[in-house]
Amino acid sequence: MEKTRKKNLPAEERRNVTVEAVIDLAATTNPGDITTAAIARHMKLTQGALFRHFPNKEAIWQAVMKWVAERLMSRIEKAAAGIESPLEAMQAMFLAHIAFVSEHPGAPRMLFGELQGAKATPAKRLAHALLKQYAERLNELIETAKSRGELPNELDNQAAAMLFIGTIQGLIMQSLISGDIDQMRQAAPGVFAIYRRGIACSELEK
Amino acid sequence: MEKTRKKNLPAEERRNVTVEAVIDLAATTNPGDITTAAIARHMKLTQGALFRHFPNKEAIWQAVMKWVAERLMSRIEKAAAGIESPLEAMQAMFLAHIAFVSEHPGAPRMLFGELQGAKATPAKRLAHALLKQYAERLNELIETAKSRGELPNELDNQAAAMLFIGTIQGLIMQSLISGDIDQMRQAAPGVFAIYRRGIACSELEK
DNA sequence: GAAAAATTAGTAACTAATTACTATCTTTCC
DNA sequence: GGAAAGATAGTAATTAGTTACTAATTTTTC
Repeated sequence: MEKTRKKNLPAEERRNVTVEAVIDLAATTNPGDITTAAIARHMKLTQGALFRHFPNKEAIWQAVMKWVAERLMSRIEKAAAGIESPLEAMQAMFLAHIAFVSEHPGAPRMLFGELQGAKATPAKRLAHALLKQYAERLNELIETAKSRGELPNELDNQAAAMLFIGTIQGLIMQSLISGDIDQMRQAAPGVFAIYRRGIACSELEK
Repeated sequence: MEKTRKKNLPAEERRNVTVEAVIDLAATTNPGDITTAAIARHMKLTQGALFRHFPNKEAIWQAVMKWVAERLMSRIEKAAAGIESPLEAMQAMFLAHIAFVSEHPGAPRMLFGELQGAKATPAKRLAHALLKQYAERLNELIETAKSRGELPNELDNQAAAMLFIGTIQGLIMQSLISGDIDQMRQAAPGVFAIYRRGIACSELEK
């Protein structure tokens, strides 16, 4: 058995550790205020060493966004896989999304923080791509739901997709603000129930 | 008529101009990246002059939050005033909120930006108070709606209020991300219609 | 002419990035 | 099999550029 505790990690693993350190820090710190020194400190490394693995700070953020996009989408796809009813699949995606965020509170903060910036960084492009992919996936589900009669044909696809994502973002915002992550998990089923009624209910009102 | 164009503004007016300058800048810049130099430049003033009117930067942000809270709440109250039906009042509030934000895109960004920070600044306390007041107002409306039979008694008040605010925040987020503010105004009525059906619809599902 | 307001010219602290150097691991080759 | 040689990872110190904030001086306004 090895007594020697590794100090020097291989480059790829060090990059992974870096990304996780940023996600960790983003859980409690405004992304814009995360310094390279803070990242290094959190992973017990000197600040300069970071730049042996990333050409600049932007590259770190790019890697973080890639991490978030991949993990989130695979998590959501896995949750919806094998569910025949589109509405049920949407519910599974909704809850999986919330679960992912509650496990990684830093993830949505990185996303929002990056997307708010004015200038178009590579990291921002990744975030945009993620949202687009998400919206397209939802559109597919809504369409098949209509064809199966689970949703009324009059329903506005775009509004429904937008509200789906918006509802999640709103829930996340509220939990970030209150600082209570569990609140989000508990509220999620009830909130989705209202959303579902909203898009599925065929009652007419003037 | 006065030919002399004032260069030196009285202190109070200068403070107001400062707040508006920050809101202006926040429309296109991440709040965390707004520097005192940028604020001064935007109002054609030297950077040092700002500190003749505010003891520090935090005081500026506090003033901005106060501005946002007062204007937003008065706008919303005005919109709901004189409407007897609570549901209709909620719709008016919803649309007034969206209209306010589309006129001042910097306002929600300041709010979100401030609320995301970990440490409890005075500005953050103001933002929290605003949200709390908002939620209480909604709770009142939902309660009276129930008593008038406009909403089902089984409805979860807290979930409904949370979703109201969350839906708005989600809409705002989407527009900030896409950069298209008008999109939000156009989508708002349709989105509220879904929300309304969601809370009001009495159709049962398993 | 004097109080209020703004300018000019700083400072100390912090940030991303660079550099010269050291330690540790891996491969090579007789 | 073990020393020499090279590659890999990390350190510590330093750089140029920003940032919030301050103090001395000048300008504006009534």
